[in-house]
Amino acid sequence: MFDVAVTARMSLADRRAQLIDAALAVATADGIAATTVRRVAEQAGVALGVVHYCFADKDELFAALATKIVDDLSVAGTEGLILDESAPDLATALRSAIAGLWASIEATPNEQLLTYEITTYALRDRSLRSVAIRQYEASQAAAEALLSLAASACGATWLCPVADLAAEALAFVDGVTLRWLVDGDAHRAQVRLDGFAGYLATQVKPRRRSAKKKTERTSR
Amino acid sequence: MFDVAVTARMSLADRRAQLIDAALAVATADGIAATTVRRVAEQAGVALGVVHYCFADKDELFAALATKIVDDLSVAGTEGLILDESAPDLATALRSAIAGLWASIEATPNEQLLTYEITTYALRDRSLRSVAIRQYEASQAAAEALLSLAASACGATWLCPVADLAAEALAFVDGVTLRWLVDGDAHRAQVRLDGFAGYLATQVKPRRRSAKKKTERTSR
DNA sequence: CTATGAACTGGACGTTCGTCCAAGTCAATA
DNA sequence: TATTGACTTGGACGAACGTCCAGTTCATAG
Repeated sequence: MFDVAVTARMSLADRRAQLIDAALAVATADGIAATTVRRVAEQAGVALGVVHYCFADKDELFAALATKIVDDLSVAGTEGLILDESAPDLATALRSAIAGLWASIEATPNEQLLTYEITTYALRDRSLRSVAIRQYEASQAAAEALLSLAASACGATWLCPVADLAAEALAFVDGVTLRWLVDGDAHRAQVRLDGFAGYLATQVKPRRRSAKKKTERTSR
Repeated sequence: MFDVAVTARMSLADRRAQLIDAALAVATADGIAATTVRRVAEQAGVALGVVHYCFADKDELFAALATKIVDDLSVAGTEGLILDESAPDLATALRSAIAGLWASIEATPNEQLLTYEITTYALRDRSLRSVAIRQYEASQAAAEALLSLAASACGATWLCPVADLAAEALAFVDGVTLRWLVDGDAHRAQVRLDGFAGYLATQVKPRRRSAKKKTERTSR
């Protein structure tokens, strides 16, 4: 969990990192509202004063926490979105990629909930708005990279800008995840995402450049 | 704003309604975290004790607030989703319906944000989980009703269960709305919703029952 | 008109919050 | 080794919170 020693006396930077990890643990378990300075200190096993020695404000701690979450999300987005290069066609490749994405989502419901909490929290606090924007930009970039890679691996090109498709995919995943958190029906969520992958596969011009005729395959 | 008189001495039921309205006003303006008992009392122009005279707990007030929000949302969903019966085809009808929905969303960003806050709040509080579920059930029912009506008005039938399409539409609208709250780009949100309406229109078997062949139109 | 009880008032209580600080501790430097 | 400064401690502070209650007001039933 911690890549720094939990013993006493550590550098400011290390202590900061530990406190952010502690804040993340508390926020993931019980939500942002329950993430108080005292609980963070308790979780980290340090005195209360240490937190304000490392962070000027609670706001500064929260900003660091939000940044950490966004960074982790960005890493998970670029590492987690694995593309099966040996897939027979684009639809299959997209389906397996989205299935992998969903697996990582389904395994961490509390983290997903925390992400929505951070977003709404940032939207209420003007000084944190940039964090929320960075969150979406990182996800957007990861999604675009995956879609571009998937298409080129199958020798196809997208019919409309990848940015649009990526944004649509992100919105859909966001909505499906939130609903899953409410109703707890993982199977339905999986089916919906799979269906969307099928839809995405229809938004491509396969192989060689042909005439401007529309494509004809629709799934589902 | 208030359909009850703001004068002193009102019945318990009326006072409850007024306090819920006041809580809604505070929560909409400054978020759930800022919605304290004192601010609600101040907003309603009553003494602090009145709130606990009308509600046993703050939890009870919040439960009533959440229920009110869900009910309002349900009403907006069934009244706001107007279908243009004179539309030439299904795609046009769906586009205008979703455009109308978006208009009501764009006009009330704070209310939308509050909806997400209520959802995450309810997900952290087990006793409010049923409220979140009701919220989605109401939206689901409204979306299903619209889709069924739209198809039958155009003499067409959906290729897959309306429940699935409605759920997909809700997830997409949810995701697009949340992203719009972050980046503030209403135009892009509108374009994405319009594109989704086009996609929906491809999920239909037009007019008469034909052979089991797939449909061929794709938009965008 | 009187009495009754629902509606309301103002203030108090204990808790928890974020913030702050004077003093203590220890590793590194001179 | 002596000293300096970064790091830590435990407790204190005021503010805001949810909760509670004894007393007051007032419409209404008898």
